Formats: sequence, structure tokens, C-alpha cells
Amino acid sequence: MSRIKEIENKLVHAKYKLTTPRRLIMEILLENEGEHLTAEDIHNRLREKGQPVGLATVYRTLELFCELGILSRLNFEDASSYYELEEHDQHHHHLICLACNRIIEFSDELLEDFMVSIERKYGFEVTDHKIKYLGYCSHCRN
Amino acid sequence: MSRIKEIENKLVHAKYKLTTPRRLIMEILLENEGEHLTAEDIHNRLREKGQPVGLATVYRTLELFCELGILSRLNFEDASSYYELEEHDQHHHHLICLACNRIIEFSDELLEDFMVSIERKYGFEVTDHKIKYLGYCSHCRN
DNA sequence: CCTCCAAGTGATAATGGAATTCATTAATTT
DNA sequence: AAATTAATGAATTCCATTATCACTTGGAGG
Repeated sequence: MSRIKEIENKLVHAKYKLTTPRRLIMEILLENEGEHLTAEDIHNRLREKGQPVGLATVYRTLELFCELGILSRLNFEDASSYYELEEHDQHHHHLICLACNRIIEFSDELLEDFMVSIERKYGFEVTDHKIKYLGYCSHCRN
Repeated sequence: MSRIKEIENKLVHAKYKLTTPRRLIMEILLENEGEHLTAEDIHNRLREKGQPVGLATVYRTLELFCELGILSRLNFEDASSYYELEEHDQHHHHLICLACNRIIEFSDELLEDFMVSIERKYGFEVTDHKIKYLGYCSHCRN
């Protein structure tokens, strides 16, 4: 099943309509897979392609896609949010260069070996790390 | 050496003055150690104490304290930044409850055992995690 | 194919956190 | 004490995001 059909199904299955703006945004995301885009990026690229979509709609659609698990929202150290397609079972994390802000992705298959191997594998000198575990605390588990 | 003296030294050593606003902000931070405060929180508490400090100064001071390693700036999933005192060698991370937003802190002594032990230790059901390593990429290492 | 209407859209205004400006004040140097 | 420099704070600006609300549209049911 094509990627776009798959996403389409998720939408329809959740009782949302497949509208033109949503399809256009989806296309931009697929065309730029692997990049980290802001809402504004997407809005601009659509305008450049001669298929403008209102900024409010872009934000609403990105939020919806996050809820449906189509997208991940990423917060780095700056003010804006970045979005990327959620590749199933390809959970990955980020190396962030403090000097140039380059972002390098890495998988989490070998959590215990990370600290040691990252430097070698990516030539990245780790000086700090931030880990957030998300889930449900003892008060909220059903 | 008292905590406040220690911080004072860091300031003076870096050629900054220990001014009244800076001291007041420091006091608020020490009084609320362990909490995660926003710039606005600090600004409000100072006003309530009858020792108001301009919001701009609060922001500038927090930024300065971060540079000097006195504070850490934390970005959770919402829009604002939170600040907490940096306790030397007590590097820790955060468990964030998706239901109530409670934040539980945990140390990183046993990185490899985390995933397994967290659930037991904190009664926290982990459903996702975000790891960011900060440092210098191959292009930027001197 | 047509009608209807909830769902969706988009221009614009509003919001809110953070950064900046700039005139004023405090501290330090000569 | 004059001059230079650092720091402050009220007000303004910036910028990402959200809310508002009149208008449009997709698609289910006739």
C-alpha cells in the first residue's frame, strides 16, 4: 500500500475528511521526508508551489497528524517546533551540535552502548545529554 | 562555603557584579530549589515579596546564570522555558506524565538499566522516550 | 445528480513568552 | 569629582502559535 494511501486511511478511519489542504500538506511532508520542517516552512513551500494553504490550517493539520501518529513534533533548543514523518518502528533520537546546530539522527537499538559508541560512529563529541521518558505516573495508571 | 557565596564567586570570577536584582533572583532560586520556575514565576514572586525586578532583568539574569553553569534551562512540551539550579555532579533527567504533566526526576547513574528499572522504582509506565545528546559534530571539533 | 450541513478553511486579530531598545541609574576608574 | 562603563527597567517589538468567525466544501442521503 502506498505511503499516501496509508496516511489517507488513518485519516478516514478516524472520521476526518481527506480535504485538498490536508492532501497538499501530506505531499510536502512526503517530498521532504527526513527533513525537520516547521509549520512556516510547509506554509512557504506550498505558496511557492502555487498551492497556498492558510497558516492556521497548516498548524491545525500538523496537530491533527500528530494526534493520529502520522507525525512527530520535535522541540530543539530554539523557539519553534519541527515536524517529521513517523516511520513505524524506526524510533530515533538526535545529536545536536552546539556549534553549528547540525542535527544527526541515531537509532536506539543499543541504548547501553550509546555513550561509548556514538563518538566513534558519528565523530560526535558528546558533552551533555537530555533524556525524557514519557508515560504515565503512578497516580495516573488507570 | 555557603551556596550563595559559591554562586557569588562564579559571578565575580567571570567579571560580573553581584547587584541587588541578581542577588534577589538568586535568593528566589535558592528558596525554591527543586522546583521548575519560569521567568514569569520569578518575576511574580519578587513582586509579591515587595522586591520587584524588571522582567527584562529577570530574563537577562537567567540567561547569564545559564552561561555560568549556575542554572539549567529546561524545555518541556509546552511553550515556556523552566529553570532549575544546577547541582554539581547531580545530573538528572525527567519523567513526564502524559496525563497530569507531573514531572519526576531521576538520576542517570545506570543508563543501561533505566528502561527496566524505572517502571519499578517510580511506578511509572514508560510509553515513549526522547534522548538528546549535545556536543560537537565532526565538522566542529576544533 | 442535487441538497444540505457539519466539517473544514483562511484572513485576520489576539495571545503570550522572550528579546530588544533606550533613557536612566549605579558602580568603577582616572 | 568627572568620566567611563555596566546594569537596570519600562515600554516596545518580535515571532510562533492560537482563537475568531464568516465563508466554503466534501460527501452522505435523498
